[in-house]
Amino acid sequence: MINNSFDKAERLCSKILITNLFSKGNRVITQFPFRVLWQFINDTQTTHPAQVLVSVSKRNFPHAVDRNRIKRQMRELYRTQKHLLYTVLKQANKNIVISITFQSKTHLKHEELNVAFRQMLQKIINQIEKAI
RNA sequence: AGGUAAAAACAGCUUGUCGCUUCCCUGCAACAUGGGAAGAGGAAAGUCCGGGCAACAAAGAGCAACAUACUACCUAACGGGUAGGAAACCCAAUGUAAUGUUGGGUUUACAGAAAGUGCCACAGAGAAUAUACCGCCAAGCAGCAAUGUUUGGUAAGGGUGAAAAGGCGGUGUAAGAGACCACCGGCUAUGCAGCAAUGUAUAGUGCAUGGUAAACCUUAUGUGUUGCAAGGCCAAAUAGGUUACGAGGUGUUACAGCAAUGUAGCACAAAGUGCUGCUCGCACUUUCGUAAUGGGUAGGCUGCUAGAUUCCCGCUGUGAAGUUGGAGCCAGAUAAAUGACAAGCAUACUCCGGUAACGGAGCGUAACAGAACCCGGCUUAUCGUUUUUACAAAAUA
RNA sequence: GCUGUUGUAGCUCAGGGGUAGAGCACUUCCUUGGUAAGGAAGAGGUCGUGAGUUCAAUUCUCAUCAACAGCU
Repeated sequence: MINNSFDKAERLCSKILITNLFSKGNRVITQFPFRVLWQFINDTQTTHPAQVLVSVSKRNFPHAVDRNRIKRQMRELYRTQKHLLYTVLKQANKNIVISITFQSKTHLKHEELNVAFRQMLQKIINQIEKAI
């Protein structure tokens, strides 16, 4: 049985972790329309092996309605596919933080997003296995 | 039936799978697990006004500064709204030499230019104590005459300009002129109507007073400053101070004392910081002593959603609005929940058929747009649907 | 969420009611054997957009759009 819930604890909210990720995180993956930045962390107290944040540029989507819709779609994709990432991380006993940025300037259909997200996740898993 | 304007209501629905936030029940070491309920707007937007709430010394005082500006009313308050008045513009009818009058519609940042100061480019003779360029008239001089020239009068005519100092007609005159007269317009006073803005009637006044206050300004009224990132509480590591309470400086006189010093009275206060730009005023510190251990960043809790609240009926009022009674509880997130996907169906749109009603196919939710302390307004954006009111009446049936 | 500033020539900026300028850049000519510098002439402007006040608006007022900055 796959747990598809998406709690508050799985979201990246800590300011310190965010600034640390954007200043020192050097593992970058680009899979259009997504741009991913991630990093290992040493904190072992978290209940989930990964914390994620999603962001959409205000420059590409000036209206809050459009940004909210894209962020909801991205969270939904992560929620339904995160078990692939979790199994790898639990085997290696590592924790990571991830930021996913939406790069396109137009809305995309769900099918395209779904395919692109799966490819992106596979790239992350490959990098993790290589780092281990 | 169809148009325009204004106002009001709505601005997708159903099912399935997987989820998010808050609350309740079960249960627990715990926010586990399971079940249930609720969860996005008319503008949530812009942040343009007003109020609540909070801190700043308890809204400390004056000046300055800023805002508003027909009248009455509504309101917690307002720069908002309602009703009325006035003015401007448009349309129709009617009428004049001209301005007008009546009816309908639209709009208005609509106090004061007769308190003072400033400005009014270019053009034009002259632009605010008016002005004589052309022209008109009179007199003098020159000339045979035409005419020229000098002095004076003149704002009716020409020309310039955004604007030329009431309009038109008559009397009058050398020519002219509100110099005088009728009508119209303006100003002043009084009466009447109205709470008032104002309207209207009568009398007087020849008219002395151009525009600009979204130029300075005057008058009246109002505004303390900062905003929930306000404010309060909990609180690890690290650096080393922090907080509360009490006393208060200098000079001089008197008394006590050998003296140091103590007590009492009188006089005089300095510097810095903060409180609104300035002035005043106030507080604190610049010292000492005593007591206590706390202050504060990441983060968390609170403020935080029961209120100028929502719905219904009745009553009062022309209306904005007010109110008796009854019923109800209705978002509270924080890198920021309220969704994603699939299927189907209203509506809209496109194509085909049809005079039309409508039928079939496609598209697949479709305008503006996402609460962030809370309310009342304003402004701006908006695919459409429905209802009501007002106005106009062409063509078709 | 709250608060403020600025939009003028290709660029950097003046002008704060009377028909828009400066420097650099651009074009042509002169100068030089040639280039630079220098000299002369020229072109280039919805003054962010829309309303209003005024005889007249880049300037004053209101609305709106865009860019930038600060509070955390």
